Amino acid sequence: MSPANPHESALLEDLNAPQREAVLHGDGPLLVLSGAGSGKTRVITRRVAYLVKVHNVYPWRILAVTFTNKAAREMRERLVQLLGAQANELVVSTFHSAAAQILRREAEHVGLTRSFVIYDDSDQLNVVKRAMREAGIESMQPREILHRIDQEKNAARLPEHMQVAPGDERGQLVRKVYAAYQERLRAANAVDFGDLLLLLVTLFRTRPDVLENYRRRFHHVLVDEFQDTNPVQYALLKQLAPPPSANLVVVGDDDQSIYRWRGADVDNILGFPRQYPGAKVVKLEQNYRSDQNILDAAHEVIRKNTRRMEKKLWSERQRGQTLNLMLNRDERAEGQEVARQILALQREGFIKLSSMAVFYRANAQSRVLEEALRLARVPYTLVSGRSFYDRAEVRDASAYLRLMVNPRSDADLLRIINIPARGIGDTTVERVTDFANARGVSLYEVLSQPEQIPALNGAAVKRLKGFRNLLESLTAFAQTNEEAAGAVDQMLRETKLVETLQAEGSDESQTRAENLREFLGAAQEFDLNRAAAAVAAAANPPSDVPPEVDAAPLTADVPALQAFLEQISLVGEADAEVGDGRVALMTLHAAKGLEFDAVFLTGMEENVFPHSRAVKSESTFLNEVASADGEPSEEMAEERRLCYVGFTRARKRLFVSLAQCRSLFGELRYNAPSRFLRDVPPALFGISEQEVPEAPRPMVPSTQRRRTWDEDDGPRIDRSYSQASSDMDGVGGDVRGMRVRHEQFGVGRVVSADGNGPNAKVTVEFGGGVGLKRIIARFLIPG
DNA sequence: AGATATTCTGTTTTT
DNA sequence: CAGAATATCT
Repeated sequence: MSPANPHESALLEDLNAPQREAVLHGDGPLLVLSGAGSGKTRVITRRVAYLVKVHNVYPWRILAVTFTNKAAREMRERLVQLLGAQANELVVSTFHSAAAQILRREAEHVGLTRSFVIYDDSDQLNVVKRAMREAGIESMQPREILHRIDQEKNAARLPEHMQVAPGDERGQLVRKVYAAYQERLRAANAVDFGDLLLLLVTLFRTRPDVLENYRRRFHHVLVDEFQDTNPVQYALLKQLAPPPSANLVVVGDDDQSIYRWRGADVDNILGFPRQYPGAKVVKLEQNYRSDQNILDAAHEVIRKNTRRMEKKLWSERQRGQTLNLMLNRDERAEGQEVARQILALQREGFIKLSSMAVFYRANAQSRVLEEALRLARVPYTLVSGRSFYDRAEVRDASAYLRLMVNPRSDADLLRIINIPARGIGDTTVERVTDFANARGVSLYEVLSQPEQIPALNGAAVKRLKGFRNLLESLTAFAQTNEEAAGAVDQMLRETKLVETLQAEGSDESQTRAENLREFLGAAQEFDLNRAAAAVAAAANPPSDVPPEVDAAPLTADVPALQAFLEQISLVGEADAEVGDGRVALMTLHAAKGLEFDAVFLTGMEENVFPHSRAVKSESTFLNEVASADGEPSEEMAEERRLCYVGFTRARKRLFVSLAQCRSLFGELRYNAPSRFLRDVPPALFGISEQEVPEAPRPMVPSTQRRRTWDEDDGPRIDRSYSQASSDMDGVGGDVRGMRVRHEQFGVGRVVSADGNGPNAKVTVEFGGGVGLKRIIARFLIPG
């Protein structure tokens, strides 16, 4: 390769040999196996820049997909740095966004219109429930059915492709609901997340001519975090970049596959060389991120997984400080201690708040941490993705907007038919839906002539007409207005959503009204960004486009309101100003792909992390498979990978924290230290073998055992966390038949008890004509 | 109809 | 414990 091009050396100079090899790779498939912190995103972005600047590949020929919005955003930013304005012509997005954009262009081919809306999880659940009700199915949980429908979609199977054994009645039910569910979505001109991919794959399969248009355009496809692709996504990739020889570059790390529950299949990356024979394989094994102690700890955790691609991560970095183990009394103490350590690190002066992060397994854990940080005046940002758009009032507003674009969306209509309250109650709604179902038309359509609906009184008909008029007016407005903010503003005016909330007068309703104003603000900001992007695109039109290729931006010609709604559905809120002098708080899943000087990994307890579900699956797995060599269940293996991801985010300092007891789901739980802690040699924490925390043993009278996660051997009295003296401390043993006293009801006998601890609900048979009462345990006195 | 109280339930991760 | 579903009251 001659250094004829001045860009070449600049793009390559700070890369190591394998990184360079990946960037320089010519045509054909390439698999980059890259360990944590080995610079994989750098390789992808450099390669894109190299293709454009050195090989003169037109940017509009490049499609780069990632898994999460954050990753896509970051990749785009880096590419803007490398390529400047040219970066705008690239398609850099998540699988779902890219699929949504293509699907919108081709909507007519799949029985949708261009204004289709995207249903999220709770919309999906509502549709499942309605489909079940109509089919008269009550024997299964809607959640379970939805879960199985999602799995089918992840596996690229439509209802007719489902494989159900003849005797599998539940499977039959799922298929039946799935089919009805799909029909409802199509009738509502709506898709769910899974459809975005599945419908596109189906379209490409049935219409090779349509697929051909995209193949002609995208000559280079690059995929980050390939270990997290599920079968539909892989199918889509194979269509766009068919084996054996397409220019498909996939980058990933099997040890960081953490989306199995969403259908991700590690075999995609493990088997890539078989799917694309002749693919070049490059391994990135030098870690540039973490000090050796951190790397060692991470390695000790991950090496227990059996099915891995062998990689030897090494580093030239120093050993660094030891890891810190923080043992706390409970989750509140944990929060305080984290806050204290953060402030201490900041005071030392080497680490800024913006390069510190606190991780946890589940979102619910963030509240206590937030409280502690707030109290200690540590500025923080909650990196939660989409909490804003999940608020009830914002969802209501979005539902109205979606109806403005697509009035057939029954799920949205049902959501807001009586918001704000307009006297359309459950009975009326039921009659309207029954009528619409019988006719097989949308609710909106039925509302044009509500007098035809049987059993409705005059008042109800009138209110329905008023509601329909409101929707008509809004829909008409949406057709003439070209800005998202204009539509939001008009909608808020006509629906009086804000006014109604303000009139309520409570603090909470004020906050909600405020959120709606913020929603308007988000729309205004969206319009501004969009205008700026349009100017930039006009200044840099795709160049040298052959006549048979459509190189327009995928989002061209999408009306503003629709684009805004799509952003809400798929992207959520833009990242809050992370890094702006604030500590970042996030789940372990959200942490993937990021790095920080100091990381606090909290809740390192069995049943918290690893999550109780995985612990449970482990025991059933061991029972069923009787795997004597202790091979971990897939679920547990994934928790382990998650832990690996968490550890390897840290550059210099890794604080691992646990609590001896923690309120979980309203009960005090004593969890053993996480098994992942035991995998880390104590020396890495700078402690001796004896100092490794043991399973806590709360003081328990007599022979009672500690209550663990899933054992339930009947109610017991437990005096172990006794604070007050004479009150019954709570249920922890067999209390049936026990004599108790209540201030008001007098003396009685315990019939049964629910739960344990001081808040258990105890059913007591009182004397003196009082009879059975349900009492909270702490209001009872023994004897 | 609608507001409010009560019971029940299911507790992860995200596009 | 919190959100959903359900019961009860106005």
